[in-house]
Amino acid sequence: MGNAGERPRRITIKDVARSAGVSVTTASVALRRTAPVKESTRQRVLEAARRLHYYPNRLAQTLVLQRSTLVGVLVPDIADPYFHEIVKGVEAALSRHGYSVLLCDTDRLPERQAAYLVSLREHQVSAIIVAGAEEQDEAMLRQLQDEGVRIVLVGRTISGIPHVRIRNDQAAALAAEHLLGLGHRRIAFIRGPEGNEAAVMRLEGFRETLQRAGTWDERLVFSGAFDVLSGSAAMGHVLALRARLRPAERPTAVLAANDQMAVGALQTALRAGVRIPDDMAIMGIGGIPLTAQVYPTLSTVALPLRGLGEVVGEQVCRTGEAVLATDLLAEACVPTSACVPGLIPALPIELVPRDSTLSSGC
Amino acid sequence: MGNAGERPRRITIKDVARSAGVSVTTASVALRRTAPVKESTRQRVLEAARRLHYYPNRLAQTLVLQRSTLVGVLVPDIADPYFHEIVKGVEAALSRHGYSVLLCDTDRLPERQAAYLVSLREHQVSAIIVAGAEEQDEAMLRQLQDEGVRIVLVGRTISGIPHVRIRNDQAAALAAEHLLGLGHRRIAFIRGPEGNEAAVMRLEGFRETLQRAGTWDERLVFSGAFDVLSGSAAMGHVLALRARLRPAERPTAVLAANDQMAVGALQTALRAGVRIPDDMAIMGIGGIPLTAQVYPTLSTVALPLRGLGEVVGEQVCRTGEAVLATDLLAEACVPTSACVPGLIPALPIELVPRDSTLSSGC
DNA sequence: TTGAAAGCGCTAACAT
DNA sequence: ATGTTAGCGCTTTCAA
Repeated sequence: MGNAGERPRRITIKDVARSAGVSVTTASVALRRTAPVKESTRQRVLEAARRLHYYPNRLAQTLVLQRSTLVGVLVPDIADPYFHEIVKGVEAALSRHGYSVLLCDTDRLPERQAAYLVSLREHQVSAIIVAGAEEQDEAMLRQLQDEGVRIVLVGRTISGIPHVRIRNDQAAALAAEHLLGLGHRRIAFIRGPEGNEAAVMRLEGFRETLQRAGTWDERLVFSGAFDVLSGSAAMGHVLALRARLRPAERPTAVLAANDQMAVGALQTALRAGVRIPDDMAIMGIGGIPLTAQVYPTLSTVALPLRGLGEVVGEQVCRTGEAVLATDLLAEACVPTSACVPGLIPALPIELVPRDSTLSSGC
Repeated sequence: MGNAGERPRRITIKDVARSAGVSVTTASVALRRTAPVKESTRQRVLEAARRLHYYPNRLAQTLVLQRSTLVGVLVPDIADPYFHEIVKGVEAALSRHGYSVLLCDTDRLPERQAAYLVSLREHQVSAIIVAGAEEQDEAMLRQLQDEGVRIVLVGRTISGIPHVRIRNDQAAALAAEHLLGLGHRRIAFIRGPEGNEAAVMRLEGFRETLQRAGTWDERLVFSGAFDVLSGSAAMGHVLALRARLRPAERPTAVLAANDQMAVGALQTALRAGVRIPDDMAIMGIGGIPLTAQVYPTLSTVALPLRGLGEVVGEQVCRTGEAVLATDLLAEACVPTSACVPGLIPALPIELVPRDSTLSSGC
């Protein structure tokens, strides 16, 4: 212990070559199987490498090969289940192909995002995966793209930049149908932030479904910010409205645009003495573990977040050296795969019924 | 749109030099302020760089400078609040110093951990931060260290490898004291996994505190695995035991070794019709948001996880080029800082009283 | 104050 | 089948 400072010199391919009694070229070729080498020499090289604990310097490789195995992943907040599921998917896919993730958690700070974008360029990442956020960074991203950096957007679109996303409208529709099927007619909706694409799409899906069922009432839409607290607050408003309305007009169910808000809503309801699901049903969208950890457990719509991440990761690897798949991906959606048949697999959006919608409605 | 394939050549320092009418050396020096340059030339270079959207190639820099700005962070599961808080802290600290995080989520798979360790070496990371996990990887980590890779353990110790950790025993003691102060005498404990250091330390802290209070009863310790489900199961056993015990011997409170298990315990209790906190108090350790999102909210002990991450991140940056701080850090603990006064700041472990222990005991 | 040259570790023509 | 040479983009002696 305490061999401070003496830091052993890194073993290079030169050492391996010398030790095996061959030239550096032969060593390189033997290691990478990039051209035929006499089997006996190959073994000598391999053995030398093993003996010396040699491992190639990827930086040097990247430099000369002009292709990197680093991929930048930009997220607003890795602590958010929505994003870490995506990141896990991306990472799983990338690591299968020998790529690595340069994690950039912006903490929703525009200045950190800008700094990270620069840093990623400098690190010569082979692509940048940008997840979520409604920052005003369009110009920056487009410029990066023009400069030759491959950008892929997840769950968000900017015209001209490749993206992959989930059919959020479908998810909301599925939730709405579930509640309608249970007999609910007056359904309140807690929406997500104004500028957020997913939030807008989910509201759309909900609205269309209710309109088709002839039970749409704009007054039952409450604003929220995708976090637990805003869900609590919104439920406060729902309850207040309910008290003012005639019994026949009172909402019997609440659909939150994401699980976090549903949890907040649940908490407020319980605190107010409302029995769930007997007095009121609550549903979320997302399918994060949290929905199974509260009591009563929350029904939700499971989104294939990890799958989404994997699809993106695979894409990024596949198009690694080939022509940029910009055009291919440009209008790609998960799970419709309408634009790129066979390329983007249809990912399942599933209903997860649980305690909070157990009653048969009212 | 669709400028597929034409991928613009990256701008190099050569381009900048040519455009500014100077040599590459001068350009480099002007950009990095590493030696005196005539101010007017410097401006010419800077302007050229700006005009060409030049950004230095960090890989090349790392190669020649022999020091990397990449740090590997190895976690069992980034979706676990415990780990993503640490990661966020690490990243915040690193990014302040211009370092970046190479994220390695092993998904608790030993083979992925091994693969990542190799990959990190190849990427010439300036250090590897290993968070958690009780895998049998000691040999591998020690070997890496011998080969000159700086390793720092978080929340875990291997003799001879630098580490930083939280005083988990204190955290558990604090929780126990809170419950004792509320009047509870019969306190059940749901412990973490056998091999886990934090789990062992928390049990220790709990045991010592109860022994000092003269209320220790080994039969009230139940096993768990740090996840919600095992917390649920353990609470099942607690309730079963309670039914068998004489009223005076029945536990009136349950302390779980982490928040996730406390949430599981809460759910089982509620499901069984036990009123919390009236019939029974429940506490967790960790201070993760989840404890505030359930109903009733759970009292817990907030651990300075993010702070811990930041401390580690700072350490890694500071000792970047200097002598390895192996000896310094070797016995460092957060928050005692007993071994390295002034080096490791004392991080606060705080009690967070909430609904689940609101009653004055029994 | 500036530039020419060497080299970080590696790979890929191009000989041999 | 193997070795020689050049060069990826950058920094840094060392001269001028």
